[in-house]
Amino acid sequence: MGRQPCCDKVGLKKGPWTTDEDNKLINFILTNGQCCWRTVPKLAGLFRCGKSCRLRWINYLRPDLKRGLLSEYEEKMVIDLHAKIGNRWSKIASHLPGRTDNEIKNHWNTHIKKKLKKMGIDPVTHKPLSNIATHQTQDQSKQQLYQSLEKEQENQQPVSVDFDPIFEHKFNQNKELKKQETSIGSSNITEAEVEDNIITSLFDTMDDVMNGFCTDEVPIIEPHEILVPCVPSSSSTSTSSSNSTNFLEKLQLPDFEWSCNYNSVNNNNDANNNDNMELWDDDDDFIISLNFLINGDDGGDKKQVFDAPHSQCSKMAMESESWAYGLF
DNA sequence: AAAAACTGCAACCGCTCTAGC
DNA sequence: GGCTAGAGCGGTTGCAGTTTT
Repeated sequence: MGRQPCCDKVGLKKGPWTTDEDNKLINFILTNGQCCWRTVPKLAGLFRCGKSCRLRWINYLRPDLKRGLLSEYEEKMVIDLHAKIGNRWSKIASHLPGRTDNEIKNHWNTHIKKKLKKMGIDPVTHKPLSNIATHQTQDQSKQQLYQSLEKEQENQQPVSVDFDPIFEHKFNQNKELKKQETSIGSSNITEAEVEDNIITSLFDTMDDVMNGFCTDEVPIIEPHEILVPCVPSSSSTSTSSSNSTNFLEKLQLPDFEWSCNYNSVNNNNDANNNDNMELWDDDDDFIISLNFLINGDDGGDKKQVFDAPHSQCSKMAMESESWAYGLF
């Protein structure tokens, strides 16, 4: 009865992934989609635990990931969400497109935590460290946090736009609204739902403010990095973690048959410039688009540089849900 | 120049929740 | 309803790269 164990752990490889393993995993998932993770390593020819494959894909190989440091606004978003919901990294990550829970968690532990401590704010309670016992309100400490952050930003970046008053104001408005709705409305609404609504509102606010993605977003597949050699090379033993930013240069996808209908994609890009989701409506669109990114317009010159503006690059930051469930 | 200390991030571990048997 | 595995999540570790001594 029951199911088979996830993996027998005997003879399974651990540690950093090689580019060869990455290629196998990407190749497998792009051709077969995300099915049962337990079967992925076996079918993909990997000596890894399915769990490990899943993590590698979600945290690193997914094409919709943004790379690079979190922007100031993403950082503020993380701080604010953390103040509301604590260490629920996946929840926080779900409101930051292209960011993974692991990435946010790491960023929190390595950067934000220190920053907050430096400012005299307890990263756990979000209250001033020296004044925890007092009755200072959370709003006051938050205000202090934002002021400190802004001050720091001013020092680092002379040109910055201050969105906080709008951000905070709208957030508080939404919070009040949700409170009222909850108290006036039925008692069927759970605390989690209210929390979700608040967070969603917060994200809407963020969206309003930023009008899309932040400007420093960097897609994992940078167009100029996409080079698909036709000749198979010997398997690399270098770890992907050390030279990971360029691993796609070595990526081979020998099993693909790329269609070359890039023009339609290009038109699609223009037509739906403000709609990231529609671009990836179905498998064909995705494959075509990936083909475009990799092969360029004629499909022949595989080293053609795709010199796309950032707005087009952001198309790569497609809805994560569509990747996870919808596309395949 | 070499060693030590520090930093940041990818990956692993172990737990919980959910769903199949 | 109980047992088990899959999936997901948060905490922790290990290691490569960087900075300091």
